[in-house]
Amino acid sequence: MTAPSAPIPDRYDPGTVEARWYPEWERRGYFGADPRSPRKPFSIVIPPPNVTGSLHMGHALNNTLQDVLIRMKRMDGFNALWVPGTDHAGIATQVVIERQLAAEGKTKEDVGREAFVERVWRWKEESGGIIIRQLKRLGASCDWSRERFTMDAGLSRAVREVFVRLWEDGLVYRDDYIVNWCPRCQTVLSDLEVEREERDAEFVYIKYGPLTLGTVRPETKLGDTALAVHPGDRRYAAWVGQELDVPSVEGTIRLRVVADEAVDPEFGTGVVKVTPGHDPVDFEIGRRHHLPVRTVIGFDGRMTAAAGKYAGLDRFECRRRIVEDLRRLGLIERIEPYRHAVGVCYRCKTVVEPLVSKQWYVNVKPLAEPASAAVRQGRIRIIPRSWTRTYHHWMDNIRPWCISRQLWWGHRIPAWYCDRDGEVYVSRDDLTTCPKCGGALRQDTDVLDTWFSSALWPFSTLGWPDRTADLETFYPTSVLVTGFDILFFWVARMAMMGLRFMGDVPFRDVYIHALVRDAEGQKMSKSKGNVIDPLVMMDRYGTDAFRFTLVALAAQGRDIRLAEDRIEGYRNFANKIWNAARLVLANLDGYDARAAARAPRGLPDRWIVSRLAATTGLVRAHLRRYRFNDAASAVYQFLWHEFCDWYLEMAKVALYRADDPAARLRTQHTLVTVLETTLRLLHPFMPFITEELWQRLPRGDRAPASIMIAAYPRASRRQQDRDAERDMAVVMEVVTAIRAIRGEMRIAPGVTLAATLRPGGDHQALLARAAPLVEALARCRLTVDPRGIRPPASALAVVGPSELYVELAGVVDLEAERGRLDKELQRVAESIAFLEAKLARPDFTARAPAAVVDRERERLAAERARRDKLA
RNA sequence: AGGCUCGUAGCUCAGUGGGAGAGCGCCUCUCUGACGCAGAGGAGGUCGGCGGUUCGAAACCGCCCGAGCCUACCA
Repeated sequence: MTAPSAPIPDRYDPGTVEARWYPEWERRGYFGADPRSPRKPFSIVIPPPNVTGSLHMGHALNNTLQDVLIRMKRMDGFNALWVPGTDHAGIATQVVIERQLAAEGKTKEDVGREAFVERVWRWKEESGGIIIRQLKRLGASCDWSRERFTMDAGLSRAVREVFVRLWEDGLVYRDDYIVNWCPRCQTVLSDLEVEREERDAEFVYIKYGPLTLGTVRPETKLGDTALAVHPGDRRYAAWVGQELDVPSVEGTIRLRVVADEAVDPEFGTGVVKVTPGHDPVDFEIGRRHHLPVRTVIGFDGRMTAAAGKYAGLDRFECRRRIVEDLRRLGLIERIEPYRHAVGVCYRCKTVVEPLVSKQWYVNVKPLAEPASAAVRQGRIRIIPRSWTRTYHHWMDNIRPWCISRQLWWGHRIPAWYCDRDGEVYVSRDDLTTCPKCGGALRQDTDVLDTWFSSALWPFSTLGWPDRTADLETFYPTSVLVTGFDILFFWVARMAMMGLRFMGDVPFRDVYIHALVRDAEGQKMSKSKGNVIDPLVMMDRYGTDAFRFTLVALAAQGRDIRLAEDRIEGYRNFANKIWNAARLVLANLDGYDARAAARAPRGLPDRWIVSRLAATTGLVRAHLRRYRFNDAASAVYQFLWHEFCDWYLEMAKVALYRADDPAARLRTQHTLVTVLETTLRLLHPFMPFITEELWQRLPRGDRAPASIMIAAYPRASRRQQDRDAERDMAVVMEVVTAIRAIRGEMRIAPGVTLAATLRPGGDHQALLARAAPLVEALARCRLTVDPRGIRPPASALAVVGPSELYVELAGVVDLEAERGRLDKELQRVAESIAFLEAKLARPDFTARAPAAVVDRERERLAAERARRDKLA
């Protein structure tokens, strides 16, 4: 692509630039990685967004951070791979298609399983790629040739392989267990899929024969098979082991009293009714005491035949009826209002019903131990560290993972049942006839939890179970970038599966980023209507500004409150860069890189090169530590407040004066090289504008064709120039002093001031040389004179050992100058008092490090000198 | 109940042991030949409170107050 030669507009227009470059990068294959490359690998797998998803702020932040890392590493010479893909998202996707069917007046049962699944696939092919296009809009430099989907043939094979091996090792099993059942979604939910919600309820105290107990679920009374008390509870010790005849809503029932640690004697009356069929705790108590399970609520949320005259009633309706009936029978002692957390389905918020049913489980305990150890031993680093505690806490208390789901969309469980001999066969290949008796087999109708396939993502996407070159090169991946909300769902399980099946951790670093909230700190949600749409922001301010905002706000361990004016601020930053480049490009006539490199460098040149080297070092150091916000602000600060505010202003002096062609040439050279380097430094954060401007700058013949594949800047020690930084500090201080006088005396910017500088110490040569710079930047005529005396009507400023007099006669009256000097004197006096007091304390001089004491002594001396001059 | 995070300028937030910072907003000035999406200058803070450690604390420790999040089987 040739550099556009059209005149450059004075405002940066992101739209056209972004539309031009992304397809071009993709076309040239810059995103692709080669497993045979000799370069050091650096790999990231994307947290796969749901196929049904549309880009939200969480995605935007997550993928921007990954793109910053991958672009930086790619430029830095690594064999960088970013694997993209999407997740089939079981329930979420199935719901989308069910809604479509509902609109046609059909249910999934009407069309049948096969046709339904086919329809989901069709939908996926047609409209499942929205989020992928949106990621491209964000500039994500993923290797799209490696795009994966969790239900791809390859990944499905990996899922089966893992399932079968875990089965063979006895870690996958079926069990009758109490599960979280959503009566609306008609499926089991894992513990992680159950959310807690505070709800108001009634705490009903019911008489159970001679005992009384409180419950919030009177309807489960019909499923009671025992009463329980704490083993140490003296009040009830006599009853333990006895059988009680308890009058109830349907005659008298007989209940045993058991003693169990799970009962809290302090709560309620200290007596619990035990309903193993409808409560997880009761289920455990039941197992310990061999109590029968009685199921009185069905999968549809209605009372079963076992509920007798209540059969067919909705569970909540039944609750009301039972309370009525109990009251009529005089069995209710009292009712108290009670607020407590109930479990609800994470998708539809229906109250979850604990039910006993046969489900598939993974015994994750043996997998959790190595995964826990990997973090403890530092083979996986979690950043920020504070999350390791949470990780371990969960791992240490991990419970069996229920992996079967009663859905149609997902990886079907590879288990077959023979009705004739009652056997279960788990197999890598589809089975049709029983290997033993030759009878017909039917496959389990359930599918696997979506997170089962996600857990394999880091190696399944690279070709496992085959031993591929990709796996060899890119596993373990370098870093995983994700939000804390899926630390357990996903990160922990990947750690377990990776260690189990690859024998190594799936990633070396886990960077956990914050949640993006609105400006008020509220979680963004559709129902609250406070959602900021990333696509709208990108349209309005440009992708680069949007990305930079996210990065600049991404401080570790803290949620991001996103306010739109912040994005606007970085839009202005993009425009600033654009215009800085325009200035440079407009002044390159006669530029000859080779000749320019030989011209002697002036102070501003040495200074800005030194500052750039320092900035480069900072950005690299911050990125290495995942301090994204610090890295961003380092470039921002340099580019705007050092390069634009100071260097460009100084460059104009050399650029616009015809009397020193060598200086002009040299300045052109510094402008070009510093800007070019800074663009490379900034590219991972703002990929589009940097490419566009970089293409317009003059480059050598051997330069790469794109900034994307140019080298990431390195800080060289040779470029650091302490003398230049120190000298420039003096010049800047003089300029600032004159400007401050102008501002505080309210002298119009257009007035040229007359100033005299009496240099002290070693300032004379420096200031004599820098006088033209000062004159230009501070709009004054400057006389540097070692024997200069302060004119009668003048403002005084002290710069280190030097004195500065700005003549005010005829410009302004001197009243204000007195005030200004008084203020300055007062500040100096306070400073001296502070330092004197500090240095007078023997404990300080004796115990503080010598360097600190010396520094304070120097400060004091400097302040005293300043005071003497001012006085 | 346990765990975690946060409380710094009007707002959003940096700042993990040596005299309080940035961006936005606010005030004054500027139609200076890159940029008004700009430039120059300025006002504004007992760093939530109380103790402690230290020569020295916004930072480290304890308690309290306030905000939020995560985990959890008090029915």
